[in-house]
Amino acid sequence: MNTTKSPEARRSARQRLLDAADELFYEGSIHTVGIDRVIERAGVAKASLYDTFGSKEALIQAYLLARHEARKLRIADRLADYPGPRERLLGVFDIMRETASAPRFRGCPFSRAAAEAAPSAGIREACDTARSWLRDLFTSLAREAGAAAPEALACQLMLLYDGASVSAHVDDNASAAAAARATAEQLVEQALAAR
Amino acid sequence: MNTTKSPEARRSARQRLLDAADELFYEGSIHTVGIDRVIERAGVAKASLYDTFGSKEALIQAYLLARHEARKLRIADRLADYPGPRERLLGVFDIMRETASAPRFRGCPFSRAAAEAAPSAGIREACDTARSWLRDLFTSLAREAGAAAPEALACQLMLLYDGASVSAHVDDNASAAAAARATAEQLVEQALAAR
DNA sequence: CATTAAACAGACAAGTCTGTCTGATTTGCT
DNA sequence: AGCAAATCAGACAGACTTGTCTGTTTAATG
Repeated sequence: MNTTKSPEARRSARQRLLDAADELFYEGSIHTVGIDRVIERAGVAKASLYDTFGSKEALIQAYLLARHEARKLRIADRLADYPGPRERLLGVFDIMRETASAPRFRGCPFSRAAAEAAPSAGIREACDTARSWLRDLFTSLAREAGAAAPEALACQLMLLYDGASVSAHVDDNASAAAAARATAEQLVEQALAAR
Repeated sequence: MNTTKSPEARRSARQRLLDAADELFYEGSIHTVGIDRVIERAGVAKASLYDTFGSKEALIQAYLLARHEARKLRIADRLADYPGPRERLLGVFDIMRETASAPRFRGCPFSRAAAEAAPSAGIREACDTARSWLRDLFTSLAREAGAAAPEALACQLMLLYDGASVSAHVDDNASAAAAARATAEQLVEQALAAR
């Protein structure tokens, strides 16, 4: 198993491919980034890619699922610092404000992948998984917070979340995430007052 | 000038190309739809495309600007039926609800084009034009309605508009536009109460 | 040391893409 | 009728795409 060995290139071909795919597919797009650029960035032979993943589509799917897992960890980790469900609902927008202000931000990877032409079933599935997870997170936090209609509040927050992603990316509007957070606060307050 | 002549194919090559581009670029995507498919759909020779537009990019730009003009006309026309600025603000969401429930709906063409990898300057410009127009429409209606902070309200409504476009398209969620309208009503009411 | 698995480099096939060009045909107008 | 502009079909260049395949080299393990 993976004991220490070579000084660099300790990461397996699989991991290097995933890292390269993450950078390139997210910075560019799924369709316009070719296999050749991925393997060049990863420093890996083409045969290794096809031995490991089998197809470009499978690599894309693995890239999306890895993004999803990373986001789950990041959000779970950061939300632990917030005292209660109401604060955690807004905390999601704090996190987005940070990621959206990063120089490499290119919008929501799942929306973008799903919006590209004719995404395959596997890609759609990965995007659905990631989006459902966030929606469910909003819903359960809203329920915990005591909202009268948790699903409805979650739907509103999803609208804000997606809208902020779009504006931050397309308009290069750094303040969109902050506006979304402020609006979320307004809506959460109303939803809890109507309790 | 264009007097009546041939029974069909009365539209010029330019118009047939624009129509074909509209269908194909919107249904698919800008990058994945090739010139050959456009000219085949248009029933036009490749040379005619390059004589008329000069490049694929110029055709894309013309397609986006035509979409923008059509949307301007559609919105201006429909909003005329609403009695006042407050109703017109929400009327924009009524219109979106209709377009988003059409079977061919594929999300906002401008966001999608701008979100594709490395859009050229001309494409970015066309998208900026279309998005600024909508934002300005929201802002001036909000001002007319007497909102305390028209720009802030317009920003909130843009978040809802973009969010609903994403969800209606990516999640195939037909109710997203209705939820956006209801939320917009909430926010407009609050913005006018704070006057 | 020997064996097995993983990763390597890179040619190749078969298809796609944009854009150019030639030369024939159709059309509009006077 | 005759002329000029528009449009036609389609070959071609050159670059790109995904995926396969051959054969070599490296790495871990019994």
